[in-house]
Amino acid sequence: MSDTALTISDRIQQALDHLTRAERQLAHSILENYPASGLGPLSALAKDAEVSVPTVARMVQKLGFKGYPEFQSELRKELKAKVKNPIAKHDTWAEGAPSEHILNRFTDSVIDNIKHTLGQIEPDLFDQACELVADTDHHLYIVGGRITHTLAEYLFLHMQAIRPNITHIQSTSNAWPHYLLDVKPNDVFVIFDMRRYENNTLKLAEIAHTKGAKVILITDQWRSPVHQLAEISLSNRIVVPSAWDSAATTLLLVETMIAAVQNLNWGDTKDRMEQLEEMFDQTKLFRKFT
Amino acid sequence: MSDTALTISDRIQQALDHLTRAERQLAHSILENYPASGLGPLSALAKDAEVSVPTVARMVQKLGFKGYPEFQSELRKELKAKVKNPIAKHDTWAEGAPSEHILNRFTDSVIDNIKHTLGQIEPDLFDQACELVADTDHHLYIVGGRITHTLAEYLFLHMQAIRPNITHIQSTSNAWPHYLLDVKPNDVFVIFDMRRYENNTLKLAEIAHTKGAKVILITDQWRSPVHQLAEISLSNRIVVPSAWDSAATTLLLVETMIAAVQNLNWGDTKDRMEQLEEMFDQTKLFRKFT
DNA sequence: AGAATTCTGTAATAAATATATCAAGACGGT
DNA sequence: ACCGTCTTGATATATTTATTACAGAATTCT
Repeated sequence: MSDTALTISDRIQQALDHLTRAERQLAHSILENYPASGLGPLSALAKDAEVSVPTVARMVQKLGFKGYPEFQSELRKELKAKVKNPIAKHDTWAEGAPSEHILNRFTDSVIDNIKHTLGQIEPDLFDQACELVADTDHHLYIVGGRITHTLAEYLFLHMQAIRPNITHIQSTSNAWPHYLLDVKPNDVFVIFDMRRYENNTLKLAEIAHTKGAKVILITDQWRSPVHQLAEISLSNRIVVPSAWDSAATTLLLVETMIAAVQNLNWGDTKDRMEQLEEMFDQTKLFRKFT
Repeated sequence: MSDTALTISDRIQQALDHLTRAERQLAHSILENYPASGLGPLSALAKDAEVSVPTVARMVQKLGFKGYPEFQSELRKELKAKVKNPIAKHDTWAEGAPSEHILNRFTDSVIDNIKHTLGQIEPDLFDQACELVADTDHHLYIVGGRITHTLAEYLFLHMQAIRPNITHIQSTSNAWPHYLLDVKPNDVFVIFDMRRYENNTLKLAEIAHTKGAKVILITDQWRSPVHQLAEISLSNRIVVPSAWDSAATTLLLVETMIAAVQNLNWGDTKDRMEQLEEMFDQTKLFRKFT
């Protein structure tokens, strides 16, 4: 490991640029469950990566091996060496970095946050929240603050593709009262409020609540004051070894909600997405994904 | 995993008593560096253990496998499963919800993404990227696309508190060329480009590159075309059981970068943050955090 | 839009790997 | 010490697995 310095995984990644489409596809498949898949027969690997047999043979040679058997043999050597190291890298995330490296410490914390957050969430409440968000009979308002507006925007962008009748309000903008003019009873508010809870957000929530809207609050473990008038509160652990709080767990939750809502509305969503797809094609904003 | 519960290593050890002398010798050789040696060709294993080829074949059958290939295949399965669970099979994340619940399935994927992403990142490159971002001698541009501008904004908001000389450019805006007028050599660009790679982003990157700026690319596992002119590319796994991709892993990386940059610049940052603090107090935007 | 180059998969060929057969050797029992 | 049974390895065969050659498809460049 130290003598060669370069693991096969490294070599594959370095070569990634000089590989062709099919070869890259194969490379990713190998890295997908490394090193197990590379230790099977060539044909199995080819099938798994959905490329042809010769493609595998060619790439392996491109990487500098004489043939597939030599490649496998090196892989086994690597595996042997890895198992030999007693406490080896298994408890670090970024291999090649010491466990005190910020990458490992930060990731540890986030995983821990995810564990705690998910462990304390009531699945029923989450499902209810998703149903409220999915309900197209009522308008959906998404509200974020100074930092959290990025999360709000993220949710908004996806919801836009899934359902009509949505508005993104940034509570720090002083234009927000205008948005609240048309709020009707049973309209739904998804409100993000993390510590350094914002007065504007609280006021906004109060008005919405007064008008009979239902509030879903996404907050931190200490809970924004908004939670007192929220239908459903989802709290997230956000502490990390940093001067700042982490939104990673919250984003995970938001994304899960997006997936769940999409499933609930699939019938309607499908059409919307196809239309969107078409419009994107016309604007040529994106490259064709190969 | 759940059906047999017994690893091959276990099976060998249990059988140890019922094996003959040569077979036992072979068994120990297999266990010696398990599982690597069992994954090579039968003949190599035989030679390594100093027994004959048929002895290997016979023992493998005695262990209940149909033949050597089946034995190997099981070994690989085991290896695959082993590397998959770095985090102790926390069987479900959201307790009280079945493992098929979207909360659990989605979280599983994200954890997996984190593991892969971190595993493939080169800590040195990450550190270099952080240093570039921390360098206040040059202007820092942060660029996001249709969806990724939310991540870009998140990074921008934090960097704003840490250092001066930064600009957030949204590549979907058609005003972006104006921002590039003043780019100087060695200015730094952090560019987010995830699949459905955007043509605007690529063009922007090209211009920046031409002007001698250094590009740090944050992309997905298939890598945006921008990576060809990027100084440093950080790729993230983004696949989840959803019609959409996940940005959770990417956010984790961004947050880690924020923490790292903050550490690098702590001397200067401290003052900035105190000033910011004061200004927030004056505007009364936030409630006092108790 | 057409030519040249590169990429990719099918099919044939070559190599290797695994299994089966059999005879020699080791061991234990009488 | 001899016979029978069990163990072991050498050899031959069968099977799988890798490599090579080639042609069609895709891509790039002019």
